Amino acid sequence: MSYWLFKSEPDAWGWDQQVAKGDAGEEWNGVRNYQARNNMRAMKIGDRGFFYHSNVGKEIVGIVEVCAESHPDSTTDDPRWDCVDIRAVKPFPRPVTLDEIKSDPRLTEMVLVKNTRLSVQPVTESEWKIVCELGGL
DNA sequence: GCCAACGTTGGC
DNA sequence: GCCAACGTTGGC
Repeated sequence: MSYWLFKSEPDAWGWDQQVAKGDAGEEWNGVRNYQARNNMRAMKIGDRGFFYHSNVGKEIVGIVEVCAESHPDSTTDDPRWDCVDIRAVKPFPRPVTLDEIKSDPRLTEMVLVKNTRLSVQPVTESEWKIVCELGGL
């Protein structure tokens, strides 16, 4: 099982909307970046991911799960763009802010810190555990 | 709202 | 295949 991080501006698509989709989940569409797409192509059903609010909040608010593997993005006819479906698993009791992540010496290598613009990122197992602890899980 | 960082495009 | 120009993202 692999770990990931999904980034979204809550004004466009937020955690509450993701939760409202329930177990059926929703396409993580609209990604037009090769690195992010390649990450999604590598995902398997059951992989876990963090749900991060960029711009507004700048914090990881919950955990999601991949519920459909990579398939064509329904928002475009361009065959280059694929996406997965994800569903909300559970919220963090305490959201983990970007500030906290940046100030934790164990998390300085996180892609969230080093490559701020990548919208779908890999997360290592140790990073996963540390962020879960910070979030009160 | 600004701007730095980065990715993509297109002319040569 | 290089690189300048441009567009977008996202933290501040």
